[in-house]
Amino acid sequence: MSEELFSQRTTTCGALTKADDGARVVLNGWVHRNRNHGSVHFINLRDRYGITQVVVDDDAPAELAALADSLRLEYCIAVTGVVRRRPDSMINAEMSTGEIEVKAEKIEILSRCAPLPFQIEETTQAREELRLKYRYLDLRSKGMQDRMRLRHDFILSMRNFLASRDFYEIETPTMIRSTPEGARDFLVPSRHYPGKFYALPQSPQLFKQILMVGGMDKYFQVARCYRDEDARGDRQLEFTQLDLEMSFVTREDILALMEELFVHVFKEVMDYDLPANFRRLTYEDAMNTYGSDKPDLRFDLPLVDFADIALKSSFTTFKQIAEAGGTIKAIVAPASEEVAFSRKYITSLEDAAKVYGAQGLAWMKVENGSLSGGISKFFEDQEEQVLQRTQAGEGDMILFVAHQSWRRCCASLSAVRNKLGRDLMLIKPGFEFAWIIDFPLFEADEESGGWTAAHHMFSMPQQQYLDTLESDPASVKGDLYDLVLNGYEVASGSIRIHDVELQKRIFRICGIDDAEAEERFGFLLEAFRYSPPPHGGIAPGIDRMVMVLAEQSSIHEVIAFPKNTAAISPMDNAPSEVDPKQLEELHLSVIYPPEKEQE
RNA sequence: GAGGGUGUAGCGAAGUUGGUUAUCGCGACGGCCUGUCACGCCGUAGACCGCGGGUUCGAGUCCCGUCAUCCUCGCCA
Repeated sequence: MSEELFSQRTTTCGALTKADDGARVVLNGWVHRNRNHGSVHFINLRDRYGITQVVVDDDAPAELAALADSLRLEYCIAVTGVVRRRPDSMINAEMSTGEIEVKAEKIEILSRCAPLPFQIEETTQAREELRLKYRYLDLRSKGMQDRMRLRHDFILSMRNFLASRDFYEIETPTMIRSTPEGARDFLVPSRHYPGKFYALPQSPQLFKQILMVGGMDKYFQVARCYRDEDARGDRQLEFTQLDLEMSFVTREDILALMEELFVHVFKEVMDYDLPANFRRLTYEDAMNTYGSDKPDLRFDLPLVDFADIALKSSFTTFKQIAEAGGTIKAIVAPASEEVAFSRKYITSLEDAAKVYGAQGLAWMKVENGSLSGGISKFFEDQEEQVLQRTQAGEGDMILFVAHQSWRRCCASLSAVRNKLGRDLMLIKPGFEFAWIIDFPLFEADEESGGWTAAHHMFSMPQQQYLDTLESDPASVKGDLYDLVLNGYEVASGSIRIHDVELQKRIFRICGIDDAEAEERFGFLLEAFRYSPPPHGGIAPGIDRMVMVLAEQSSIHEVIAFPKNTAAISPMDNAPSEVDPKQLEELHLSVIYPPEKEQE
């Protein structure tokens, strides 16, 4: 019935301008608003491109007027009519199409709409649960439409840039051998081979390295990755990365390429000028100065070391921790008009610190040029030194965390730093990128007492540590790099190992003997026997980056069909039970946990 | 595995030290309206206050349990 209408479709609701005055058009869209003034109707017709006002004039046939009256919100309709300029007094400067309107000659209802579970507005008010259940309605909102467009533009811009640099986009399989990299694998049972499973990739890591062996010296892929771990606001169990790998490169080549890429993309997509080179911090400096390996550099507020001063003070709590080799750091909260440093506020900062293991948050203030309150009385003899070290000024507050663990001390104060940044309105608008480099290659595994790869087992140790890998794993730094944006880790990469023997050494340090390495990663080791090129790569997280660009705090806002934090998709109700026949074919039977027994 | 927040009409919220009829805005439905554009005006319907139990003369409000959801720790490059 509507083929004729579709075939003569000439425009979209956002495209009309005064230049179209007099044109006969067909507009397809959804009824966004319907204002009935008795014998004149105004219908705001909406599609992906915008909104156009359709008018049913008082001279319209009764039939058309009645039809207009019967339209309900979100009906999908086709309007045939003539574009006309609005009289000057009726121009709506707020609308991109506000200079024109379409005088309707014919309206066809293409489909009706059931009662809406929530209203479709620029920013949907409904709680997320509902938005996800009726995602198709939520996607009609301007906010979601804008974010989907931003995501598209962002990915397209990256693709175009990389294509212009001779990269091939190559797909790698999503059903692979299980080679857990740290996270839990999602498994897919094999029908043909009872007891065997495919795994969904946590990243295309091994395949992209093998592509390098295959001579595909510049590869990228917009890759879906899967990790069966608990979700967070910036973490989903499936997510999308721009996976990238290059042969014959050093770290500098990768960093330079990424800087060029994002300078290009931010200009093209956001019209935002990034610096040609991003700031660099070593992991150790980032931790020591900001307490985090993903610091938000839109504000400064550095941490300072305090253990040496604490040792000389009369504050036994600090002295004991310092003497035992623990870490004591301080941060200065600058005097602010936003927040009074009340007991209550200090407690809220302390709560933020305690989440990351701090036992408490000590404090003192600078009043009339000297230290007062909190633990200041223990530092009477060190006053000058404290002021000098912290650079605290009049009205500022100095906050301290002491902890046996350097990491926990850093992490706790980082939480305080981030809260201060927000509360004291210190965060500058814009985008602050930074590279975090020189990560440790190994970290102690508390469970086994051995070592585990801090990043993954395929990263190259830095040259100067090659002789001391086994004797001193703790101090080995890798050719590893993270890209940080506004406090989020948005990319991570490394130069890879391409030498079988070196790779085996790393495996051994991580507790994987040669036999197990052969069993699990034999195909990689085999590939490395055939003249592998030196190579390295990186993988920017697309969801997180678009989230930051869209000024959102949850990646749900930039994913068309996200799962919730309980790993459920409220729209299609995944995961679901399956037909027993399916299980039978897959040679599976389900053992339910005792308290959740099914019928 | 753990901690915290939230749950009141279709949606978003208010609801005081426990008190009689649970408010408000939007939406829906009906009516009026010739220029609106978040149109306006008049009217109507719509709530097992997440669910279960308890305390009480009386519970949306207090207690216990439970479910859902969000945030976070652990976990996750």
